[in-house]
Amino acid sequence: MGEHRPERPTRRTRAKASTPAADEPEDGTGRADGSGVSTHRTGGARPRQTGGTGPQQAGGTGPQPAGGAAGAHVTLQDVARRAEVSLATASRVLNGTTQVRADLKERVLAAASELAYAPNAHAQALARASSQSIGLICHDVSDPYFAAIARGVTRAAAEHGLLVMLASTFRDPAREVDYIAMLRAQRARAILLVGSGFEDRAWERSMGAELDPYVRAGGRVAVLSRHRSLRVDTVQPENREGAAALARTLLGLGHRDFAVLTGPRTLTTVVDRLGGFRDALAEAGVSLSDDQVVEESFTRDGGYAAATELIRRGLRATCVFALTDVMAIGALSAFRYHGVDVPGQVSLAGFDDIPIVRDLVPPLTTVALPLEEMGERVMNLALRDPARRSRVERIPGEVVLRATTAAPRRPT
Amino acid sequence: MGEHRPERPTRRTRAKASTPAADEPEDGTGRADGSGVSTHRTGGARPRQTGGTGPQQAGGTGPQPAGGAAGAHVTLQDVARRAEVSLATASRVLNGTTQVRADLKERVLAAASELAYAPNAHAQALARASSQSIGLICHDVSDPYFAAIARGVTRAAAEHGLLVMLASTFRDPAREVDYIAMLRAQRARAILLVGSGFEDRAWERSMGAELDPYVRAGGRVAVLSRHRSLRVDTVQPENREGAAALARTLLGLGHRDFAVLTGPRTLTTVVDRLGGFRDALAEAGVSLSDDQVVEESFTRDGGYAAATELIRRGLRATCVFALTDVMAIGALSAFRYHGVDVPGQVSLAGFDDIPIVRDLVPPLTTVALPLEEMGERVMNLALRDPARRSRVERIPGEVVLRATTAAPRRPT
DNA sequence: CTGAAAGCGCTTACAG
DNA sequence: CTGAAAGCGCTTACAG
Repeated sequence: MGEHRPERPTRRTRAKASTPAADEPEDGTGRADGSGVSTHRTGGARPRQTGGTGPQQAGGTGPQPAGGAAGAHVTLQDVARRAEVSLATASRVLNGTTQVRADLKERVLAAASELAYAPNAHAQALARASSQSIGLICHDVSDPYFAAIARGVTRAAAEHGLLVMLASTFRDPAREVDYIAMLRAQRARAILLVGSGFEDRAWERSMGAELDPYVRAGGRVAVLSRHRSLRVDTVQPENREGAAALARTLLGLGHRDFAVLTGPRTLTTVVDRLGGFRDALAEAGVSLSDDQVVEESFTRDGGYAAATELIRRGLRATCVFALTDVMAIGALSAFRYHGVDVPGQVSLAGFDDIPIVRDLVPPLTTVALPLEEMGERVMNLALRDPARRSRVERIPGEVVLRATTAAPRRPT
Repeated sequence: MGEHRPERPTRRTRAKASTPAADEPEDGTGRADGSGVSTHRTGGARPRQTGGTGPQQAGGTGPQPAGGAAGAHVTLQDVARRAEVSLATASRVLNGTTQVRADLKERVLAAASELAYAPNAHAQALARASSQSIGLICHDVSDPYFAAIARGVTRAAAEHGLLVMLASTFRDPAREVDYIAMLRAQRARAILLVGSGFEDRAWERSMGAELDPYVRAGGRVAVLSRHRSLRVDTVQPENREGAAALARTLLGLGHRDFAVLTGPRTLTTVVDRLGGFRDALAEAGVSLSDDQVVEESFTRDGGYAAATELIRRGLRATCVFALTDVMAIGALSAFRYHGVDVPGQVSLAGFDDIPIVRDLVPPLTTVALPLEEMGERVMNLALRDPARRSRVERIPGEVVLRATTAAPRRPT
């Protein structure tokens, strides 16, 4: 310990010239100071320019922290050498694939620990032709809806020893395609597409161009909330039925005049929830006039803006349905800001039942979806035997009446 | 197209025996049905058992979707062959590293597109000795605090073309160590540790055992909200100062009797915020009695439970400080449930300014932190020139007075 | 500008 | 049970 590790030699000569095991630190864990990370570039030590493009060497003449050059990873070869066994044997004990003589096993384990060996996952992925990670693509992790689902996904992934690569598209279709390409390059074991897709031919085609070869090569894809055009394992919340059930409940409360705060109609979820709601109203002979449907972005601010616009147009409805809880949160604040009492003057309902809506004042009426569980399900669906035919798991929504809804003041 | 691709041969013979270029589909994108993903296992086609451990071949005699065997990724070699150039040339045009004759370049590009080639990121990482991903470790993605930070991180990572591998520890120290090991194996370009660390010797040692060799080998680590024991690039919210400023503001409102709702004292953030608050009170000659400090988990439910416990003990304070907004949300609901008016009977303040607190009723007084920006900063810090000495970016918190705080009824 | 070949760090038949 | 060696799919000096 405390020895300089030589500058990483060029690739050609590396294997032969690398530091003999004897120069390695004696113990990767039992360091005297016990303080955790102590390796730190010393103050004034500017890296020496080595010329060319080779790796730089940390210079300096003062007290030198252990390890000098950057990029010098311990390899299996190093471990094998120190344990005085073959590469194959070292690999075997570390993977527990075959029985290995007890003493050799012990030596390998000791060497690995002493050198603080960490296998190179890329090399393993290459040799095994399979990786330990999955990809999760959603619109925005910071949206409580996706955050809850992501929680379920990461939890399920952890149980399988998988790492999740997270991508937020910020609702940009092009970015989604890019991410799929990256995940494909990573040879992710599975790609999870979470959230509404876009109703767009060109986009569907580019998606297919990426996804198609991916599944053909053995990749698994599973989606959540996205049924059109993708014949893959699916977790499908019953948006249409949920919205319809909500409509009937609201009708039952006595409402006849409705307004809807919606997101972009290019999103399948919008189409389904709006359609289900409208159809259920129609069955009761109630129609939804177009100027009572306000379209904004699928965000809290979108909900705020939509509610404000609704007020501007003249709030004729006694009940407002925001297509997502997140929009409903914005709407509730807008109503409050404009002095519109909820549920005194208007009732308000959302969809999703994200955790926070219980803490709103008043607590929000909504259609509850088991978000975290849905996340676990997509993950598990993607990990099923690929030979089995694709499956759609339908998740029913449950109408939860809370305090933002009440009977209308004077039922029409 | 529509041709069977042969079962993937065993590794030994693969290179020579693989399908000649002529058998490849003509175009990866211009598929007739235009429907996106169409590759899908046909209904009744059970995979034939091929015996041994080799890859399975999708059997079936009916109409067969394009692509048969799983695991058959298109390689650079396939592209080179189809373009009738060398491997090296194909690599060069795809990477744009060197000038390549226009016609060859064109052929390579065409071949790559026709075969829907996706480079194997693992092979690239191995050959280049660098990967395209970073690791993000936090306590819980679904917590709005971490969700906001994660948003900043993923956004900044995207700008650098990096993928982020997300891990939630659910506040389990052991899990954190495990994730670092995995990220190290992935040769993540950087590891971001977000959120309070644990005040635990043994844990610090295991962390060091993983992190140490990682940075020694050139890995970058940056942390957010975690100063003890880690001498690495740091984004440090001024918890102590923020809490102190909040205390002074509250004092200025006339409060003299305080209570604090806190998380586990093993978290550094707890120590700092509680300490800063208490010290500022002390400077004003106000002391915080131990039975007015309630410890619970750092969650919404923890806040609810802590507030409830406070009420049970006899709510003597006129002002309650919840160490995080998330706890404050729970506390607010508990107060409401128990008929304690906020701010009429007690004032309540939080810390962090997560987006939702603006929509609470009443809106929460808190110490604002630029969460998303903090996420961007850790990411960028981790990407700096590794030769430069480590840096600590201090993020001041700003006291934001909203409606949960007021002057006490009868100032003592 | 282009190609043959070595090397990245593993795993795993194959042959003792 | 163990080791030598091929192969995974790339990149990149090196030598035309």
